[in-house]
Amino acid sequence: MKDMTTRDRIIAAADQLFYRQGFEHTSFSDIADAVGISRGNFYHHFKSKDDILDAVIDARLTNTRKMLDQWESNGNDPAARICSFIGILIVNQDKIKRYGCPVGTLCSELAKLEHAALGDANKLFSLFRAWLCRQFSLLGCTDDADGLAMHLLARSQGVATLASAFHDEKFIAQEVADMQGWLQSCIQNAVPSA
Amino acid sequence: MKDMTTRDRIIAAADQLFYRQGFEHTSFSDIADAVGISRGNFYHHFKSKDDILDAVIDARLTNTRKMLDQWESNGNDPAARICSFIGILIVNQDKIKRYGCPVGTLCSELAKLEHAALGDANKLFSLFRAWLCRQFSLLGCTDDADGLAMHLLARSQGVATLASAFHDEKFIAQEVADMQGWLQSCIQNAVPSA
DNA sequence: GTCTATAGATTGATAGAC
DNA sequence: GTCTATCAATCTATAGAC
Repeated sequence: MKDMTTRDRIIAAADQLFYRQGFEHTSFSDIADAVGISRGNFYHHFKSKDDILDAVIDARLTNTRKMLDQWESNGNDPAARICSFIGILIVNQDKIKRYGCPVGTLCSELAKLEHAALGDANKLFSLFRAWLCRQFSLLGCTDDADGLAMHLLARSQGVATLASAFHDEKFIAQEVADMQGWLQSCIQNAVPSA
Repeated sequence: MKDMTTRDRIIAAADQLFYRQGFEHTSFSDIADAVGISRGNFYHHFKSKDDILDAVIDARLTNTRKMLDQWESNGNDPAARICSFIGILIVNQDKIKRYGCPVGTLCSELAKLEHAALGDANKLFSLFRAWLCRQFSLLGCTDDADGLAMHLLARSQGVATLASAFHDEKFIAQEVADMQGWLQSCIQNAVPSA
């Protein structure tokens, strides 16, 4: 954090604040206070608030790609990779219970604002969708890999939303277990790869 | 609309605007313009913006109870009632594709604002949860009726979120069919009531 | 009950000194 | 590259005439 450029520190702070407080509810003062710079200094790095949002979305896209690549290189079992995706709900459950899913809540907010960056934000969903689709294909679920990807994406979104509303740890654990069971049934229904 | 009191017209207009634009993004001017009154007149009916939100949430709670009661009196088959719930995703799909679920998006926004009305907004979820739980119990799924209710609630939330992101009508139809199939499997696993 | 006028605070954004 | 000072717009909310 200390050896980052001011620009990167602004992006990192805005990323967190947009997630926790929402985009519109976060003011330049909030970000400036978090970074420790003056409001005026801001416009040397970004020419508008929308510019910061674009940079935050770009950073999230990059980080998400990095995470997915890492899951992919961690092993050759597509089922285990999909389990890594499902596992985010457990790993990040404290934040999810407080602020929901960073992707889903951002896209929902930008849709209501009719914000120009909505299309870019939705790419975060597309990233997960395409990645999951590929994993299901590798698993042998070739006829409806995209449908399975969308199904799993939807379920994780729903769990995140209700986890935020009810703060129920057992509910998360139960749904995660159910999704893993569903994944096993997918494998059994899949066309054998050889 | 014309024979409503000004107070009720404010609530109705705020309800729609909060759904479409979000609570914070909706200003008094927006509501005043929609109703056709001046901003100043506002404070004769509500003493603050938070007061309007409270009234909107109360109205939504009342309307939701009315809807659930109607579903309950429309027939004695709990499975058909649950199908009515699932069917909202089809009936309201145009609005859902644009603005997401009115319950989920409001709760997500209020959570990020750390708004005092979040607890009341979450009661909307609790209303559906308790109603679904009762239907699953009547269906004979007595051991985990609440778990099934939460599961279905989560799935419908996830579908709404992704429907808003991808605007995919076929996806909604597919997930709805899948939920109906899941409901049938619940019935078969249920303990016979006699 | 509805209006106009306005206060007081905050917002996003700009200009210019250092 | 960072700062202070400031602008113009918008917001919630209030006061008071009609």
